[in-house]
Amino acid sequence: MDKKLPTRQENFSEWYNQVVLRAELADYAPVRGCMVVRPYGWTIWENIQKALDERFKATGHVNAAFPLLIPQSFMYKEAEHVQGFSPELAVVTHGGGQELEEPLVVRPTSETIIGTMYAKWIQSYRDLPVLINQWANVVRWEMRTKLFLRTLEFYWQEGHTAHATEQEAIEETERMLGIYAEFARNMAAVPVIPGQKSESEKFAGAVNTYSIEAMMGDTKALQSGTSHFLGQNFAKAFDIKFLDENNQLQYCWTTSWGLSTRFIGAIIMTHGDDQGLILPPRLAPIQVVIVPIYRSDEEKSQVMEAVQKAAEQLAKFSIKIDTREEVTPGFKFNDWELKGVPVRMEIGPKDVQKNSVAVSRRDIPGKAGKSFLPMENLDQSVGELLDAIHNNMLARATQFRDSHIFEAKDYDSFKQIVADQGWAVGWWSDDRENEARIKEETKATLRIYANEPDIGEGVCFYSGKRTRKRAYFARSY
RNA sequence: CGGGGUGUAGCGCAGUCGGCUAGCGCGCUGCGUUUGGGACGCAGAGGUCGGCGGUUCAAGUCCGCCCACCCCGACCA
Repeated sequence: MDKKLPTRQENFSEWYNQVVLRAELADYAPVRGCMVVRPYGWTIWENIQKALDERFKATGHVNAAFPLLIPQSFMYKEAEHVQGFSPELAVVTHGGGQELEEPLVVRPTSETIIGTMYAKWIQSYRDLPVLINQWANVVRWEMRTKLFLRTLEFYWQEGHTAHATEQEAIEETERMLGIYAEFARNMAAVPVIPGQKSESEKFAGAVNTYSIEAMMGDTKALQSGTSHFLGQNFAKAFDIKFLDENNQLQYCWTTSWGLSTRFIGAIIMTHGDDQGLILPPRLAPIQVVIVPIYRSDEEKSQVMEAVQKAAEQLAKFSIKIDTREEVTPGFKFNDWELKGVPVRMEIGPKDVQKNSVAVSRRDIPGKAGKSFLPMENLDQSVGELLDAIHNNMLARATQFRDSHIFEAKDYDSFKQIVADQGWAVGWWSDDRENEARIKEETKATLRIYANEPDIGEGVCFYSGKRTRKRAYFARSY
């Protein structure tokens, strides 16, 4: 195998595949389109879970688990839902050696089964709101797959809530979108733009879909988390009703929202460089790797003593001491860079003498990112360094994104932008057929409507009509 | 599902006109020397050549069928 990765410039897609495989985040499974998430990748997911879960709990949500198998008929109860999902369902027709009376689908998402249960559990306005989340795997039979970004099976969380009023449900939808955006920025250093999806891009069965959109290193967009206002569509289809204060029978208002292992793909493609991964410090499985440097046995014992002292000080961080004897320090440097560890700490005889350690930050390669920290208060200085890395990664990704978004004045400039410059934003008269035509002609899709404060009025870049709406368009994953 | 590509050791590949014991690099195991940016030497282990069938004295190599995976398109978190 080649020592070097393909560069992002020459082949971004191949760079991505190689990084995922070589950094041991995931591997191809024996079944087409399925992946094995390896321990290093799964630890990132666990850290994502932890960060999101505490945010969900802090906003009143609780976790539960609903079954993997859903009666096929459930999928048909909501007209749009079945239309959207039926092409990608995996269906179980046999069980225990016998053909089933009714086939079961492997959940592609859980609105239908959770709706069925909510109908059973909700009687009164006193039962509301119901705020349940589940961490689960789902299956969608996709044509074309790519590790983390689109696999037949993936892992996610799906929140499902039921409310007494429309307003409350809309607020919930927006609250969770906000949590995703905050999480993306503050934990993953991934700057995202939250906004509303167009009619043709929304979730099958939703009234409105919102998403957080992130720009990848090749300027393509990635929908990185979604939040749906479902109105009363599922309440009506599944008979989720309650008696209000006036003894009137009413349908609930429901929402659902999800973020998946796809987000790991967002982290990879937002931050990575030609050396490999660059992991955001707050989600990295290993925040600091310590590489001891020595020649003789005497040096080794001195160095290892200092390594232990440093490790004790850094107990509150996730650290790894690379004690491998069979590879050289130089090899280790490259290895941990590929794996994206935010801080590398070298401790050698010179450092022991000076009572300090040498640190290199992954976000700034080479000499520029190297410095020496005294042993005293090492925990504090490393903490500050990790924060500085996070801030730099976020700033850099934001700067990259903002310098690749351009105003589309007319269709010619639009085509130019989405072909090779990045995202286009512009006045948009919101015509479904025009949107389809643009997708056909340029491969760019309407990502979200712009969510700007004072929008005013302008001329649609495509139709020339006057409009109050603005929208982002981009090629996407 | 359409187009393209690839299946030979764990990984990446070579294998000429069908011919003798199927090779190379990386990785792996053991020993020794090394170690502050991808170390080196010596000795080893490791193969139903994707599968099935056919042609032939002889098939990794030729023919047919099948399977799998990857890449590019139509669908999608």
